[in-house]
This record gives sequence, C-alpha cells and structure tokens, in this order.
Amino acid sequence: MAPPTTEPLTAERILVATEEVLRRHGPAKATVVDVARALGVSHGSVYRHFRTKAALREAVTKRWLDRTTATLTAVATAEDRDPEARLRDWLTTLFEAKRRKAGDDPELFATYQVLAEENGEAVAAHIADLTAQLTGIIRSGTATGTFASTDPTTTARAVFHATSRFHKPSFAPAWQEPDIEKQFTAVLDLVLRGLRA
Amino acid sequence: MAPPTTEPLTAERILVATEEVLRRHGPAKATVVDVARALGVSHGSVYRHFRTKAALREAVTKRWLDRTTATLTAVATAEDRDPEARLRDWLTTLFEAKRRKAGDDPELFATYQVLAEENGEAVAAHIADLTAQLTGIIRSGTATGTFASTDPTTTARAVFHATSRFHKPSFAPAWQEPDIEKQFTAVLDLVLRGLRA
DNA sequence: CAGCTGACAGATTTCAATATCTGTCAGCTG
DNA sequence: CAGCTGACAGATATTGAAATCTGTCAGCTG
Repeated sequence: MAPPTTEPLTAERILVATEEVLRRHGPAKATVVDVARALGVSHGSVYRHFRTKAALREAVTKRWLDRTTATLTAVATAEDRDPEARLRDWLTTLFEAKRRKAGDDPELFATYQVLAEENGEAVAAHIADLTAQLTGIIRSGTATGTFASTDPTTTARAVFHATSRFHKPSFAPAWQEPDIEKQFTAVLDLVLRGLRA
Repeated sequence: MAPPTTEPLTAERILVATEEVLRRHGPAKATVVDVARALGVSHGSVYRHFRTKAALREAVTKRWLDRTTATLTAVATAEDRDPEARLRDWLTTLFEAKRRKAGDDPELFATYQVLAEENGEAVAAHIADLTAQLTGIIRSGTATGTFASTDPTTTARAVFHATSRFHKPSFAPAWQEPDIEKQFTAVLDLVLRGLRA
C-alpha cells in the first residue's frame, strides 16, 4: 500500500490515487488518510495540494465530468454532417455512454453519483457545457433550414430536459428495462419531429 | 393522544390516523405503536386490519396516488374539448399540482417520496393509470386528425417520459428555479409540435 | 364469540463511549 | 529552505449495549 517513489508528489498523482481509493472503498469510506497511504506519503502532504477534502473530491468530480464532455465534443463539432443525424448521434452517444457506465460497474457509477450530488456547481457547469454543444448543433440546423427554432439556446435546453430520462443518473435503474431502447427511440423521434422546420 | 371513541375500528380510520402520524413524525419515525396510540387502541388491533407495517404504508401510498389520479381524470375525459388543449391542460395540471405540493409542504412531500420509493409496484400502477389517460387523449387527437401517431400507447409513454422533469418527484428541487415555467413551456411546445399531424 | 388486549421473542433503532478522521502547524530532512 | 512529517484539537464515524419496535397469539371482555 506504500510503494516508495522518487517521483514528486503532484496534484495529478493525488487525483489518480483518489480515484483509485474511491473505487476501492466507496464515497462514504474513502478518507484523505487512505489517499496518503496509497501514495506512501503523510496525509499532511495531500493538504499541501488541496485545501480541504471537499476540494479534492470536487477536483476528482470535475475530471470525471470533463472526460464525458470530451467524448461528445467530437460528435457535436462534426460541422460537415447533417444536423439531424448529428443531434441523433449526440443524444444516442450520451445515452449509450451513461448506460454502459451504469451497467458495467454500478458501484463506481453510484460513487460518482454521490460526488455529483455534493458538487452541484461542477455539475451545473458540466450541464452548461453540454447544452452549449446542443445549441451549436441546433443553430447549424436552423442555418441549413433543417430545424425551426427562434431561440437555439432555449430549444437546446428543452431538448436536454425532454431527454432527461436517458441521461440523468437518477434514472439509471430504468436503463435496465428491456424496452428502454424503444422508449429512447420514441422520445427521440418525438423530439426530432418537434424540431423539424 | 388516546381519545376514547365508541366508533368501530375500521381500515379507513387506521389509514387516516397513519397519514396524520406520518405527517407528524416523518417516514423514518412513524411506528405502528404511534398509530395505535393516536387511535386509543393497542397496536395488536391495527394488525387485525393490516397484516404488516409495510402493507399499511402501501395502503396509505395508494390512497395518496389515487387522489392525484382523480384530479387529472376530469381533464383527460373532457371528450368534447380540442385534444391539443386537453393535452396541454393535462400536463400543466399535473405539473402545477406536483409543484404546489412540493412547495407548500416540502416535508410532507419528502415523506410521500419515501413511501413511493418503498412501493415501486403501487407507483408503477399509478404511472400505468396516468399513461392510459394520456393514451386516451392522444387517441382522440389522432381520430380528429390533430395528432399524428401510429401507436398512441407508445406515443403516450414518450410524452410522459419527455416531460419527466416536470412530474418526477426527484426533480422537485428544480421546480424552484426562477425560469422553471419557461422551461416547462419550451418542452411542452417542443412535444406538441412533435405530435401535430 | 368477535373484537380487542398486552406479554413476549426476535428484529431494529438509539445512544453514548470509543476510535478514526480532518485540517493545522512547528519542526525535521535532504 | 522547499517540501514533507507527524502530533494534536476538534469534528465525525463506529460500535455494542440498552431501548424500542414488529408481529404473534393465548386469553380477556362486553
């Protein structure tokens, strides 16, 4: 548990170790002392890089949320593709990513759900990022005449809200239902019909 | 706490007393002994009418859910009115009712949220009731040519899912956001556009 | 004798003592 | 002397013994 290293103790190394500790012990039992032990340092050293335990957990939360955003950016910014297909892809990618994470490792998913709940601000920023991507897709759709929207920002948020069931973590149990894909398709079709010019 | 009555002890009286005890003590501390004390009987008498504490709580949950359904039935079955207006009204009534309950008495709302979580089956039946009402509205809309839907049941569920943010109790904190009505209108407009023939 | 009571066993919850953790900082070490 | 350590005070979590609750049922009562 205490592999002695010559490497300098960086914020990055602490974050990686914290993720590992959270994975192992869960959000309730993961302590700063555990993180320090995993790194082979005293817990005082961890506080040199993060003012509080809450700040450390917030940093872990942000990293995790940013990884999700990165995956979607590629889909959102494929400016050459048909906006309708891009929107369909974007929402499907988001849903599939969430569903896979929740299904593959439910405990880890629950852990990050707890972190998300205690860092509402980071989550709000993440959601702002996502709706900004959606706004971009919708705006280019109105430009090409595919979509009808007088206010792409409002429309983007409406699309995001209408598809909550397929990305909000609190719906994760529903993602196990056998007809969940049918449910998703039905909502997606309804929303896309509503968007079309 | 023990008003002696000559009235016979009925399931109905027990349910009313249980609601009161839940309101007073919350879901975690409400005990069968409390209910019996409120009625001035021994707790053994309560078990004469309800096999277990869980069964008693389930019965309370069903009563509460049924009261919500009843309010909406009136809107759903106004067969003479324009289906689009009826759908708009139905979803608005549902949202306003939930929002008012959550805002007026957050503790009681939280109590019933706990009861709902522990009685998934009763909630599923309630949701089936609601989507059946929606299906009725959509079916009459397709009959008059207002709505386009090849499968009113699937469409009804899609409409219900797309508006989750405005009726699922787990979204109650979001119902306090200043622009929540704007959010609701945006989703409602999007969904209704998607439904139109 | 139908309906209610209250004592009881086992399960669950509460509470207070004990242990662990968080965050600080004076001093050590390379 | 920059970076780390580890002892410490106060806050939080764990634990196990005591209290309460659930569900049953033999017997009381009107």
